[in-house]
Parts: sequence; C-alpha cells; structure tokens
Amino acid sequence: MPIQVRSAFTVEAIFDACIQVLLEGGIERLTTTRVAERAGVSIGSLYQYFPNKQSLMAAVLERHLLRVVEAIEQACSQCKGQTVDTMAAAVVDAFMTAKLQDAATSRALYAVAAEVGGAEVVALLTQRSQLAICDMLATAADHRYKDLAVISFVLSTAVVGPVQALLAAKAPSRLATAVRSQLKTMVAAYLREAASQPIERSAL
Amino acid sequence: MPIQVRSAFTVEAIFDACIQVLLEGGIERLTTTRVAERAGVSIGSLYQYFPNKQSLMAAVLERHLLRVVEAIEQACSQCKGQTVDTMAAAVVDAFMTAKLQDAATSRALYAVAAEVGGAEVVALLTQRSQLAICDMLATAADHRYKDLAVISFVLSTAVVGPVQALLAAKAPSRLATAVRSQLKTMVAAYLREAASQPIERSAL
Amino acid sequence: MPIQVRSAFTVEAIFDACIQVLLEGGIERLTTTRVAERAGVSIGSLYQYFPNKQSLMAAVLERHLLRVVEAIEQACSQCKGQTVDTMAAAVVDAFMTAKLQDAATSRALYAVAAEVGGAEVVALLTQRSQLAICDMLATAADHRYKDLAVISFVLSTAVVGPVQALLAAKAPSRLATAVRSQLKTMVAAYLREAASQPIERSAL
Amino acid sequence: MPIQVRSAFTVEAIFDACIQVLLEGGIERLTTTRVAERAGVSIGSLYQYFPNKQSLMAAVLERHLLRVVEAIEQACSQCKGQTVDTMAAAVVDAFMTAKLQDAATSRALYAVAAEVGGAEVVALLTQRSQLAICDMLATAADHRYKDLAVISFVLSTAVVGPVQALLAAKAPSRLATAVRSQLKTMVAAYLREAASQPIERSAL
DNA sequence: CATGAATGAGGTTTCATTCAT
DNA sequence: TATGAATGAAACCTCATTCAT
Repeated sequence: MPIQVRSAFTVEAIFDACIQVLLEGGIERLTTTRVAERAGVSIGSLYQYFPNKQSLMAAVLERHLLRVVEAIEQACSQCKGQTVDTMAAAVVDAFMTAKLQDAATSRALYAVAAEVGGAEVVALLTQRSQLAICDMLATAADHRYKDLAVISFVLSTAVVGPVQALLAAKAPSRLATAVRSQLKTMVAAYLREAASQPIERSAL
Repeated sequence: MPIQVRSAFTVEAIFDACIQVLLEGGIERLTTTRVAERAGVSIGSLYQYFPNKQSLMAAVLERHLLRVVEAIEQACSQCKGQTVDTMAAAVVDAFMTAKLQDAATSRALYAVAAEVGGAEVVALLTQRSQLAICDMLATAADHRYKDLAVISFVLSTAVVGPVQALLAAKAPSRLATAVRSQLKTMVAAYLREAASQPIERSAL
Repeated sequence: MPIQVRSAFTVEAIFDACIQVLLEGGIERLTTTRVAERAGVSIGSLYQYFPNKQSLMAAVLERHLLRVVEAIEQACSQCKGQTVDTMAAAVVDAFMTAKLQDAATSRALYAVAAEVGGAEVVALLTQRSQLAICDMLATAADHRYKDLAVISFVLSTAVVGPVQALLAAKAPSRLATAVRSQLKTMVAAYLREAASQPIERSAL
Repeated sequence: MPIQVRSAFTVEAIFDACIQVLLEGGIERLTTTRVAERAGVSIGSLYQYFPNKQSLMAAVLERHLLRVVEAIEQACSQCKGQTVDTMAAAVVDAFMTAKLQDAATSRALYAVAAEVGGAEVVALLTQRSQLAICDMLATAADHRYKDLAVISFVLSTAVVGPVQALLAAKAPSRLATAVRSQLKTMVAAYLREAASQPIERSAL
C-alpha cells in the first residue's frame, strides 16, 4: 500500500516536472535528465516508470488531452435535449476553457504532439469528442441531422485552429473573449444550416 | 550572375532534399548531414547558405507556408465584389487545395513548425491571410461588417483544424471531399450571421 | 534445516535461470535483474546468495567445469593399469561427452569464462584434470613416462581446441563423431611416441 | 592523398589504443571513450571509422587473427613436398610463434573473441588455416591421406588449446618451450598414424 | 529474511558545427 | 569556394547494487 503511494507520487512528480521543463525551455530543452532532476528523482527511477523518452512525452500529452476530452464529454452530456444554440455555446466554452486555463501548458504540448506522432494523438481527442458530440446532437430539440459523423468531425476540429492561434500568439484575453463569442456564433450558425441542408450523398 | 544562378540551384536542391529526408524519416531523422548528402552538396556548402539548422528548417517551412498564403491571397483578390457565399467557397477551396495537394509534405512540416517556434510561423500565415480576407470581405456585395479583424481571424484559423485532422488521420479523399463541402457551408453560414449580429464592442 | 534446503533450492534455481538467460540472449543480455526474475526470486534475495554478479558467473562456470573435471577424473580412475590406447579413448570420450551433451550451455559459458577471468578458470580445469591424468598414466601397462607434468598438460589441453571449434561452428554430429575418433587416434599416437622419446631435460 | 594518409594514421592509432586499453584493464574497462582518449582522437572520429563498439572489436580481432593465419599459410606453402615430420614442426612453430610473440595481446583478445561472437571468428581462423594445411598435406613426401578435411580440422584446432592454456596461465617460457616440442611430437605422430589408419567412412 | 523501488555512475552514440586543406 | 574529417558537448539509456520497508 505505501509502495503504491510512493510510486504514484513519483509518477506525478515526473509529470509535473516534465511540464515545467517544457515551459521553461521548450521541447529542445526537454531531456530526461532535466526532467528527473526537476522532479527530484533519479534518472533511473524515471526509466522505471517510462521505458523511454517517447513514452514519457506521450503519457504527459495523453493526460492533458484526456482532461480536455473529459470537459467536452461533460458539457455534451449536460446539454442533451437542449437547442442547437445552447449546444454550440457549451461545446465552445468547454473546449476553450479547458485549453486556455493553463494556456502555457497547452502551448508547450503542441511541440510534444508533433514529435510523439500527431496522428494517434489527434485521433484520441477527435474520436472521443466526436462520439460525445454525436450523442448530443442526436438529442437536439430543434433540429435533426443525417451524417452526424462528418458534422461532428468538422465541429470538433474547427474550434482547434482558432484556439491554437490564440495560444501561439499569446493573445490578450480581450481577443480571446471576442473569439469565443464569434466561435459560438459560427458553430451555432453551422448547426442550424447543416440541418436544413443535408450534405452530398457521395460523402462518407 | 552565373554564380547567383548556381546558388539558387543549390538552395533549391537543399530545400528539396530537406523535404525528402523529412518525408522518409520524420523530424528525428532530419540531420544536416543527411540533407547535404541527399542534396548532393557537401556539409560545408550547406552551412554557407544556412548559418544553422534552425534557419534551414525555418526557410523550408516559410517557403511552404508562403505558397499557401499566396493561394489564399489570390483567391481573395479574385472574389472581390462577389457574394459572401462565393467568398467562403473560394477561401476554403484555396486553403484545402494548397494543403492537401502534397499532403505528405504538409504533414511532415507540422513537426518542423513545432520545433522552429509555432508562434512566429502561425503568425506569418495568419497575418497575411487575414489582411487579404479583410480586404475581400470589405467588398462583399451582400453584407457589411464591423470588426473585420476578429472575423477574419476566426475565419482564417477555423479551417486549419479540420485540415490538420485530415492530414494527421491520413484520411481517405472521400472524407476530405465531404469535409470541404461542410466547411464551405460553415464559413458561409458564419459570414451571413456575423454581419447581422455585430460582435461585442469590447473586443480588440 | 528446512532453511538450508530452501536455500539450496533457491541457489539451484538461480543457477538454472542464469544459464537460461545466457542461452536466450548471450552474455550481453545477462543481467542480475533478469536472472532473478527468471529464477522467480527477488533481486534482493539473489544478492543474499551472491555478493555480486562476478561471483554468480564464477559459480555457474565452476559448477559446469566441475562436472567436466569429474567426468575426466572418473574415466581416469577407471582406466588405471590399462594400456595407453584404452586410456586415450577413455579420456577423449569423457571430455567430449561431457562437453557436447549440452553443447548450448558450453557454448554460452565461453563468454562467461572470458569475462570472469580465463586464467583461474582454465587453471581449475587443467590442474585437477592433469593430476588425474598423471595418476592414470603412471599406471600404464605398456609404457613408462618421465615428465608426466608436461605430457598431461599437453594432453588435457589438446582436446579443448577441437571441441571448442565444434561448439562454435554448431557442427553437425557427423563431424563430431569423426573428430572424436580422430582425437583418440591422435592422443594414442602421442602417448606411444612420448614414451619412447623422452622430452628435453631443460623443460620444467 | 594527404587525407587518406591522415585517415590511415587515425585508424591505426585507434587499433593500437584499443589493444593498449585492453591490456591495461581487460575487456570490462574497454570503452569507446577510453579508446578514443588513448588514441588521442575525438570520440566522434572513432565513430566515423567504426559504426559501433562491436565493429571496432571485430576489426581489432580480425587484424590479429589474420596475422596468425598468414603465418600459418606461409609456413604451409614453404613445406610443400617435405616429410610429414617437417610439416608438423613448421605448423606448430608458426602458430606458437605468432601467438606467443605478443602473448599479452593474444590473451587480451580472447575475451573480445567471446564477446564479438566466437563462431564467425573461429571460423575465419579455422577455414583458411585448414585450407592451407590441406594443400600442404596433399603434397607430403612420405604419406597419402584420405579425408583431409577432418584431419586438417583436428590438426589446426588441437594446437589452440595448449597455447590458450599457456597464455591464460602466464606460463614461464620454459614450459612454453617444452610444450612446443611436445606438440611437434604429437602432431607428427598423429600425421603418421592417420595416414595408415583411415577414418570411419561414415564421417563427413 | 524477502522485497523491489531507488540510485547514479558511466556507457554508447549522435550530430550540429568548425576549419585546415 | 568547396570539401569533409574532426570535434566534443550532450543526449539517451542500462544495470549492478543498496536499503527502507
């Protein structure tokens, strides 16, 4: 029992240290030695929990993305049966809040995502978010959708770009507020439009 | 004069070699030695044209992004005075075509962008595209906008996420077609909506 | 008492595990952790029985060599009073049978011998075998020898090379059979010759 | 031209340094860093000529064995048409002289041979020596042989063991002299015997 | 006594960059 | 100007060994 507690503490310390190192020096200063030092742990211990640097980066990234996905899932489940406008606002709010609350971490992790293999990572985020969004949209009070797969794909990825740009630009919060409002507008408009105007039947 | 021509050829060869190496082994196999070898140039010569690895990567990335930006600028200038729906379709088409035509290169360059400093890079793309979009929207036949800055920011970044996701997932072209059509719908709906409902005056 | 029994079992398990690990991955995959794991024993326990890795390897090697030496000793004591030809055949048979019966283990242990210090190890084998061979030759029915020390040295080491080569080459058993027969011929011829033609008196 | 000279010097320096390091600290002190230091060369240069530690060790070992093999080949070619006794003496002399002239190096390299893969290495020595011995024996003035393959195998490997034992024991030269004389006796006796008494026809 | 998490010295290897030729 | 051998800091990772539990 105390063994597991110690282990958990060590792993947690390594996670935190990894993000700190990332924030300080970017991905090119992210070395296993530095992470271990910052975590107050020997390099050997680090390698007991993570077989190599990649797996450490992947774990840190996954933990971060999981939080974002969970925020979206929660928002989606709370909006079931509501109007499409409410849903749009909720999803945008959930995503932006999760991403911007510790913007620095999010920003630092983009490089990690690129290194660790964007494909699987984005897949993780996209897959689960899309499922949640599908479930939610199917219960919309004011509209019905065919091809929910494509719609939820577009919706879940369309908000990524603006947030990424805000993070990269270290934009002031005024701009963030304006963008958030605009994204709600955009998503809501899209959801209304996509319902009345079904997509080409050739699509997936 | 012939010297400059030779230089230009050499630089071009290095650019191409860099992308080839990137495609073959990803960013972690991207070494200056390998690039020089592939380009048929000595490592010493490479360092005569680029003071260090960073500058080489930045240059390659810049060349790629410039093409995308130019595609958008051209589309924007050709749509002046048209309806908002036409504009939406044109911008989406320009961006997606530019990005997806050699998807592999785009995918490979994401890691480079992350390493070389996402901020400045995204800034480059965003700034110039936004300017072009602003100019275009100001001439729309059917709508008038205030706060063009925010609207063009959202518009230019909103299309990035879906394309990135398509690239990362190595998605089939059927999905790409469907997404393209949906993005046009989304952007058009947004532009119509944003005109009638002005954004908060507090924003930037 | 039961404690000692348990100890003996544990040590035996460690010995076996050591050889298994050696067979699987060669000496560069031979780590104390792996041996302990394979033996179903904690690394701490392993270090209770062997103060360090060297001593473990030495013990495993010694156990193996002891078996070979004992086979030779037994063969020697059974041949006392016989002719030199019988003795030659018996010694060659004893050595080759002992070495080739689990050829894989013998092969794997060569690297261990080299690492653990060839000198002492070969000394162990040579010393005791030579003593046994000396004793045997002194009782030969058909010949008398001076300088038994040198003769037994040559005899006991001359058979090592061919067997080593057979092991290294993973030679088919047909070749092994032919070599065995030839070695008997060689040793017998040598013993007959060495008796009638005494060695230089300058030798040891 | 000067480039190639410099390269050759560097490689030679690395070879020598490798043997020196081996002599000083045994194989467990043989590290690439130490070799480079001792050679007065940067670690980077070492890795320009040898892609990894294994290849360095293999090259050093090969160079040593080649010298031994060449000594045997030369002795064999010089004895063609002579009697079997002369041949025996020549081969034993060639091998022992080559091995014992810098005994320390030979000793140090045994561990290397074990690590680098005994099989291929012994194969190298055995194959070429055996060929040379076969050629020589076929011209013997006083005897004819069938199954030269097996005979040369036994002959070439039988001298290895005693020399190895001498090296391992750091034996005094008196013993070495005595052993050398005995080995000549043994090999000569064997060659005379093997001619009149053909081996089993079942053999390879 | 047993356990196995923790340690950290030290190993191998890479690669951006320089500079003598 | 072009070359590519040389450099060496620094990265990743292993594993024998210890010791608190």
